[in-house]
Amino acid sequence: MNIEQLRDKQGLTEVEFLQKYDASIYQRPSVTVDMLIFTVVDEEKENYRKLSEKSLKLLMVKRGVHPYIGQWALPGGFVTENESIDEAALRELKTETNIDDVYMEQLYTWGDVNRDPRTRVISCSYMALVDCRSLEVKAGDDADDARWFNVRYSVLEEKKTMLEKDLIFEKVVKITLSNDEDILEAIIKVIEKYSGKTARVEREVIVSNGIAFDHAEMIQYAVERLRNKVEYTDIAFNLMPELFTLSELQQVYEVTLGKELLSAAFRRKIADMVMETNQFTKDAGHRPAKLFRFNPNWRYL
Amino acid sequence: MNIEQLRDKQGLTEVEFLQKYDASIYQRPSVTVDMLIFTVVDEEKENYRKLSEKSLKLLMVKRGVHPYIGQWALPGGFVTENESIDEAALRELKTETNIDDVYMEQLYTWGDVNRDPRTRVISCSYMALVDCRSLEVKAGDDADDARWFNVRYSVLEEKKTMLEKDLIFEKVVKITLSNDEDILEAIIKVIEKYSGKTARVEREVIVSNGIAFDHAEMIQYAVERLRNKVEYTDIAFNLMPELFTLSELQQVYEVTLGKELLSAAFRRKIADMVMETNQFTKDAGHRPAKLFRFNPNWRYL
DNA sequence: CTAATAGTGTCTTTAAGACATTATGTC
DNA sequence: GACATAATGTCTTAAAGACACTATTAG
Repeated sequence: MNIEQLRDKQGLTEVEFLQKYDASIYQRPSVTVDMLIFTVVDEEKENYRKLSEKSLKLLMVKRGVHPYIGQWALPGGFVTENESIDEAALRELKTETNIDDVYMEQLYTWGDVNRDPRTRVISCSYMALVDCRSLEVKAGDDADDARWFNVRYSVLEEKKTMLEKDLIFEKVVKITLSNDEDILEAIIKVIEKYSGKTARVEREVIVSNGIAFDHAEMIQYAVERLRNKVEYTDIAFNLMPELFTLSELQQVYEVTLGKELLSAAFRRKIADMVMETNQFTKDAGHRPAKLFRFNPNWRYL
Repeated sequence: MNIEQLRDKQGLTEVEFLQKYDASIYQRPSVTVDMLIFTVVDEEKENYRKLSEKSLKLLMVKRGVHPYIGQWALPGGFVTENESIDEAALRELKTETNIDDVYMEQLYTWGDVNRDPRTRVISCSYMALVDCRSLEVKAGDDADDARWFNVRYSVLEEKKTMLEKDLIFEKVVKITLSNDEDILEAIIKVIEKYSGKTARVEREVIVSNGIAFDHAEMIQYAVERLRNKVEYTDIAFNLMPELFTLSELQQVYEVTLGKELLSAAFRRKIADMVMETNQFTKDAGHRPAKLFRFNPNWRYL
């Protein structure tokens, strides 16, 4: 029997059913996207011979309206009727950074009932990685009050509790966002509970100083995802310019992973992911370094 | 200045603003959860001396209403006003399987504009892993028309295309869901496009035979996530009963990963994740095997 | 020569793949 | 003894950690 002719208990075909369907009878939440836009920039050099240090930055927007007026939030906005969630995320990315050639991935959807005091809002978070050299000098002089914040992420405490049937891991994480004008700080307890077969992760915000909504949790989640992915994939190259030295690449790995790496091992690890050029850095105050580019032939070998 | 006293451009405090906020002015999508409930069960023994083979099963529900009437869909439902998305997922899990002590994790949120012909519906997919021995004999004799389907997942084709600036990976995957009564089949092309810095994954449904909505894509995504997680974490133990032999555990790894493993290497890999008991299997028609249980002290060492 | 970074060599450790070998039960 | 699975041993390969060493520039 033809699918188009199947009838339901009311005797309707699919076409007839859809014509009668009243979408308004259910209470619907609002759906938004929130963007975690990361970049890595060079800090001032201490000394003309030294390499400049790099730091991980996250874009935040100062709220000019209630709720959380005056606090900082992730850039984002509503998913409108005629766009997919991905399209909404791309649109937000474009309006904030004015670039669209960007690495982006969906992270997690946040749906606690009271996460927004206005009304029920479900938010889908996305991570984007941009090369700072392709950014216009937007955030900083802009009506929007978007600013880049230095991201520091540190684990304050780790605890493992074994009860009779339960196993509980607690991790207290401190996130510090800073720039010349503001310092925001969040302390989040991440609780993994294993009781019986149940495994569940809960987050508890202990301090969220100047960070709006549940965005501190989103940042915590995103930094962990970023670290995981930098370790196992090639996403770090999205933070690099076309040409780079291996030391610069290593610095980007170090600042995203939050730990120092040994250069011999690092070079072995990324050897197949880069192609050498015949260009070198100049005027460095020390031995020039060969410039490399990403090897697009490498993908998860 | 006290946060409670901050006023916006209309001169309202946060409390005043929230009292006036009209949530109904934006068009809102419906939000649903869709559950990918996996289990592993023993198939018939070929021969009294042989071990029974295991197979991976997924729970599907036959649709009795439009749209896609008569086709099979993932169990799921609307996220209601007073529950978080996680709570909605747990509720669906409980109604389908009647157990709540289950491993569950959020997978991905699907938000294409026309993914549901009724109205704009955004769906958050969750994966749950259940031990078949803790399941009631629900699906099978139940008004709901829920059934377990055998899951087969095979990669039909892999292609890598290098254009000037673009790199495209295409993978064609065939998913076959089968049980005594039905065979459902989906063929999905997964396209990863890397152009410039942009990396984007698209899925194209080539065949979706008897599978409703975009659920074939959800299944494809979930199987890949399941495989990844089985390889690197301990989630496979959620598919095991309290006591098990190492061969049974290996079978569960093999059936979820879709490949055979060498037992020596497998035993080394999982050695720290299990604790031996002093019990053995009996009447096996061959050498008895020691029974093990999960070692809760092991977590991502 | 010195400061500073670039880049290589190699020994060790660890994990995984391949495959052979031994062990132990039922029929 | 035959069958089937259980369990271990060991050789090889590959990746990663540790750390010492050499190379090259500006000043």
